[in-house]
Amino acid sequence: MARYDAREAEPKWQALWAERQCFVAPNDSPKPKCYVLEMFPYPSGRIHMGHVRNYTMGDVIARFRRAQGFNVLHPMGWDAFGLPAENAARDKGVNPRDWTYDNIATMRGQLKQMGLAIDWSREFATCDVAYYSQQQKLFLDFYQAGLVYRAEADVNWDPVDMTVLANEQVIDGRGWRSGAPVERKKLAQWFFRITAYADELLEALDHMERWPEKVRLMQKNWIGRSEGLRFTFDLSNSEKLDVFTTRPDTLFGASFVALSPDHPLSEVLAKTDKRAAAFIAECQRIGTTEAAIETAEKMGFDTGITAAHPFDPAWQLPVYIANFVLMGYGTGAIFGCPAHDQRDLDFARKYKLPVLPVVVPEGEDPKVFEVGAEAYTGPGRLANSRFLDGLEVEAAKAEIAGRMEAQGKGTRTVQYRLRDWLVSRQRYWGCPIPMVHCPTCGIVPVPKGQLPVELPSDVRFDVPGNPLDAHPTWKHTTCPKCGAKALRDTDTLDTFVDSSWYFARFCNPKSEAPVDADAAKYWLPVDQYIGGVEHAILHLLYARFVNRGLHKLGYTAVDEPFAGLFTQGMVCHETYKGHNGEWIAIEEIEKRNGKAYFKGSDTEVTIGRSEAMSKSKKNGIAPETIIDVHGADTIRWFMLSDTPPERDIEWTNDGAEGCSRFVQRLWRLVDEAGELPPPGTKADGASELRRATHRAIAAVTDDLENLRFNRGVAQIYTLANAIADAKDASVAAKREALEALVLLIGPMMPHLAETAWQALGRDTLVVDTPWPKADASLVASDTETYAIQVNGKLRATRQFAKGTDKATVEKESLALEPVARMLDGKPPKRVIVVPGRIVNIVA
RNA sequence: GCCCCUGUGGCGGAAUGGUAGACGCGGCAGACUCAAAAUCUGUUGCCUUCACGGGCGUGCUGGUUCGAGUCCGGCCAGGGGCACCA
Repeated sequence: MARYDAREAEPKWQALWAERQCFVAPNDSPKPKCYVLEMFPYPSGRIHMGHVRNYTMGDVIARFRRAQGFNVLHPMGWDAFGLPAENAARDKGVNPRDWTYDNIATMRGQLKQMGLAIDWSREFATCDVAYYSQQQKLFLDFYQAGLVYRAEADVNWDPVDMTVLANEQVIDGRGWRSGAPVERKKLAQWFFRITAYADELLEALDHMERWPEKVRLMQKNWIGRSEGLRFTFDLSNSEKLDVFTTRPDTLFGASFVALSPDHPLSEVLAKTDKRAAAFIAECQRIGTTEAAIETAEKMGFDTGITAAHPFDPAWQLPVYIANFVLMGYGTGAIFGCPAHDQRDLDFARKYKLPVLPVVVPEGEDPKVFEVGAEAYTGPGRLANSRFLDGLEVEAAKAEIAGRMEAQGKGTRTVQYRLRDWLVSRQRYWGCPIPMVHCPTCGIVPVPKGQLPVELPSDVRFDVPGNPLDAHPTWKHTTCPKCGAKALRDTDTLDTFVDSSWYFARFCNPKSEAPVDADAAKYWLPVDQYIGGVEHAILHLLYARFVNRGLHKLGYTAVDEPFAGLFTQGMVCHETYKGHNGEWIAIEEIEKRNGKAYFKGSDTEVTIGRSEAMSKSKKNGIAPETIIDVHGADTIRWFMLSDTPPERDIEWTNDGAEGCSRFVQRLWRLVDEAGELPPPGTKADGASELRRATHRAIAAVTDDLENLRFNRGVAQIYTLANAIADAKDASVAAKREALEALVLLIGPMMPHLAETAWQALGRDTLVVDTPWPKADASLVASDTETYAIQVNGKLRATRQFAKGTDKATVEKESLALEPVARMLDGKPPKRVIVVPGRIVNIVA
């Protein structure tokens, strides 16, 4: 009897799998394909528990599908561009490229220690010239297809990271990475025309059944479709003003018109009106951060201009510039109907504008119905609205929209909240945008033959600003069109561009084209994608959009890149705080009697709630410390046990110890099994052990199919218990049970499985062994246990032979002592017999 | 403010409308040991009873049903997303 030594066994199997190229996926195979992908990591330095959880889940699916006979693609790469490399360069004086590739080498080694079934021959990093030069080609393709454009716009400027950000990357008015309040700047930048696909991206969500409902809903809200009417006001200064509304039915309740401070007309007015200019400046000073919006009052400036009501030219509405009107949505101008919109009501009360209700709830008298502090937004009938009077809201919308369209005053339109994706970044460590600015020709794409536009390696980080722009020579080039002196675009692409098509590149990472269309046609869509829910909008929306572009360009054959998505929960741990509220690292404390103290002292430390492991909270456990002591199988088993995969899991020492003990227990089960018949011996009969074996096979298969890893784990414990308890089972049944057990743990604890398989006398590999099949006749039992209830309360249980007729079940149930006692001699009012399940006697 | 999700033992969590608490962690008792670790056996929702047994239990509250953790209505608590989007 020997302990199972994971440290000895694990590297051995890993080397053998690699040597036999077990996980190298051919691009042609008679088997059905299965593409399993986990969101690729940013090479920050070392892997963390979140990676371990993510990659363990993906690995289980990949190995399970492989055992089921699929040609499985399970690749790995590196999302390797990004700001941390530049920060390291600035803080430590290293080269971003060296820093990144060093990290990749470290993390690759750590991932290999986990024993992942990955096709390493397809590995790449997005900072490889070979990758980003292909991305530059794609950028030019998208440009040609009209999916990329340059425009001057109000953009989000992160003053700490010194770059602009996309809307999706501004969280609560702050930069997603730096946390600094973003500022607004007017800059010419590159955009991806994601809005061109707004309707498609929205519509497709309804059919993405293997995506979490939550993620689909978040994307739906982010895209934000609303139907309404766009129409034009004639202004007293003989200008025209377009507005958008979703409530055209309330037009006769209008009492003002409002422009965004950023509206072109506001800017025109500011030129001649000092007070208007001052008001606009004031709005801009307050800014658009969350805090500012929370507290900012509705403010307006009466321009003195008036707008003629579309259905009554004599009815003139005052035109204000108002701080709550956003330039980025609709037309940047609205009409205000205070009675039925809260913001309009707040504004009207402040500036003493009329509040005329035009929608009256059922049962209210239109003559007396009034709106107080709250706008009425519910259903009702129109009043005070001329030709709309008496109509319900939806009918009124249709009527007024129809009249406007017939008279050429307006059109029904659909507005989206989604904005185009700003992809320019004023940073160094990213994919250079392959564009040239020529004084005479304007913007000229770099011809594909001149790609790649390579990043220089001699850049300085000790001066603020864009390092590429500051480089002495890099940006100076000649115009590809006229040959005159010209400047390169010194911005790089948002790193989310890099991760928006890597899944397609994995299909053939050596391809001369960005995406090998044949390979992509074979592999895509990804059958199972796994990653954190924090990417619900950003990465997952961008990738869906880019894939639609790829499809349009003929690179891919599918609309949606990820057929199945699974969002796993985070890995959490208790937190500890000292007296000053500072975070205390796990290594600095020790626990005694449920309390925490500084190591070797009596100074108590406050135990805080469990939170996602993070550097800042100092509550992270380094995976390698667990792997070094217990082995990869233990940490993998922990990640799969107990907690459902979509929920946050709490890392505990006791739990890890328990997993390690189970590894040993499984090993002993095999090692101390005693004499077994030779491999291939068939078991027969229907012993308890055989039933337990086949029930486990059926249950674990079902659980893995549905990504219920925690339940699969529980089934495996149950089978292990059954084997341990089956002292007098036949040796053939024992062999069958042990072999099933080993194959079932194969995807989860692959190293232990191989070792145990060998110990059972097998000379093949578990990774080459088909998934076991459950014998249906053994899964079902030949007796049925009925729960016998009286008035819905359990009083007894009783076994009946399978298929016993209802009358017999009823008769014998009534005769049971506890039932008879409850009935107390009286006949039952009613007896319900559910075959195979339950008898309920109503007394 | 709007939208969504989640509430089950000491803990993580099981449970096609049909025996609530599978499985694991932890606890308790015992075996082995000079002792400890490891391992093994038993036990472990709460109340009541010497015992047999009985009662109560899935956030609260009402309903549907022979039967509700599960379905429906109304609350409460925690978490998440969006947020001046016209």
